[in-house]
Amino acid sequence: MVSPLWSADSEWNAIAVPAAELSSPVGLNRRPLYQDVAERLRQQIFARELEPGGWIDEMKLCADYGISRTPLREALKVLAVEGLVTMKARRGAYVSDVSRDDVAKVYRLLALLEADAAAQVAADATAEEIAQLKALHQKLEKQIRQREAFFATNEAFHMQLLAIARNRWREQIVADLRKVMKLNRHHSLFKKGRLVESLEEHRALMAAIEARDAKAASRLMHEHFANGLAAASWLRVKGESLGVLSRSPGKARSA
Amino acid sequence: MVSPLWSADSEWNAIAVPAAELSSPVGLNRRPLYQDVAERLRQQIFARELEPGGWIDEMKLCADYGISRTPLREALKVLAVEGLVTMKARRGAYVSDVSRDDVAKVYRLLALLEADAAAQVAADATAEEIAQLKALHQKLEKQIRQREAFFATNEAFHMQLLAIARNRWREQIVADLRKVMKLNRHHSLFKKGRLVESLEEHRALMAAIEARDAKAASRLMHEHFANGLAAASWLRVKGESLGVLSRSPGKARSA
DNA sequence: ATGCATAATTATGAATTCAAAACCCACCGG
DNA sequence: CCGGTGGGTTTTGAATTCATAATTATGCAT
Repeated sequence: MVSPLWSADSEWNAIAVPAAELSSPVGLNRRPLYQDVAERLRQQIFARELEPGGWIDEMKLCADYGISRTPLREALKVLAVEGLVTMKARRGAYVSDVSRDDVAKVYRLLALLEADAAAQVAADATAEEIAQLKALHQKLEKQIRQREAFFATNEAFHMQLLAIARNRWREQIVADLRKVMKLNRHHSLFKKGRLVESLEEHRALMAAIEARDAKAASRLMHEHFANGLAAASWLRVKGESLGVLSRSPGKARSA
Repeated sequence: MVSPLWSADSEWNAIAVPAAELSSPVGLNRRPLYQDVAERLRQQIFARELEPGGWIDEMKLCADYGISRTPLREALKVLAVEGLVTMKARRGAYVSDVSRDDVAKVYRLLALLEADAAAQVAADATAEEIAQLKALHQKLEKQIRQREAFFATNEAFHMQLLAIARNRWREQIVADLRKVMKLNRHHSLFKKGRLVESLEEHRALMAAIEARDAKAASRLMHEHFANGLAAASWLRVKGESLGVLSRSPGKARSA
């Protein structure tokens, strides 16, 4: 994400540029360049086109994007606060590297925050809101075969739940933490069976919410994350450091 | 704050400059200017020298600080991600302002996160770490008369607890949320009696931690925040229940 | 005088330029 | 043979310049 008010991510992924040059619909509606650049950088980082731990070559990226260093550097600073990038004084920016241990810690926070949100939704959401959520869940049920689509809808479900819980700081924090998770390849590499399991957990969660059972919703969400983490532990290496650069967290916004 | 690795806040508040010009010890050790600028901006915002909701005049600040717009604008973008500042496209930066409702929501998150940290500390911290924490608590006991010092030590205690709980994302998030709280003047304006109450709660929390009672530690921290919020409700706007916090699902899990 | 169109001013967004630190590598001395 | 030293290159950090959108002010017509 970027920031609450001026968020409105969108459209980078949608635009298909040859290999360089940022969209310049010219004139109208334009939003600051550094936001587009930040979004594009995120995409490249998640896609591993910029390798974790690797140095980020400003000049090269400027050439690739066809822009000057100013907006690029602004974007890098934004990503640094988000934790996707690490700044080293006088030696530039590096793609953050997230250790396995970090993944566990982030899962813990996600569980905490999302479980709380689930409880709040079960307790306070309107019937309409719950219906919207259910619609997303049902979409998920149908996409069990398509990995990519499943992941996307899964995230949409979680973010929608957060949105309904109405706490923009929590929303922001969770969004940031989820971005950090995407840095770690192991995260999305669950084994085959995990998708089915995950779906079952969603089903149970959805039921608890519909039943207005806040406590159960919270517990089920906690379990959902606990299971996710367990599944992500594809290969349990003990001490493993691997974290060349690891580092920071996210923020919050305001009105 | 800014970012974990290259954090090292410090020293702005300490430097007493006439009215302009940033420190330039020249040459050695320097860290990027925008970080100093970001820190100074935070100070000015917290001190209400820049009023909440107000427009931030880049030119004027550049003149005040004796720098160019580039590092100032970089700093503003950092603060925007942190939530202290809001960017409006093509019309500059504004100091964020935090509604009373926002305060309640942030308290809720702080309660969740810090309660979890407290539980983890009770369960896993070493004797030495707990001793350090206790030292801070005892310092707090002695400072009950000095408001300013009390606030400072109070924050130090909370942050130390977080540090011991060893989850840098949580640390970062809490630090950011606490910064947002500082935007709202009502936060620190508790009434006289609150300090004593707060101290008592700390005492109970400390006891639970020493007793290695994770569940109690979590519960006490939740209550600590619930009470803090209640006290911060200097002026109870109409119906508003704000019982939001009281019924949060008290998670206390450990591993 | 009031309201709208248009010109002048101001501030933002981005590119470019400039200064200085870090890096690289060859060379030199032990 | 190795480590340190010096110069040249690269890259970062920050100031400055340039272009354009937004705001304010001005003038004209009704």
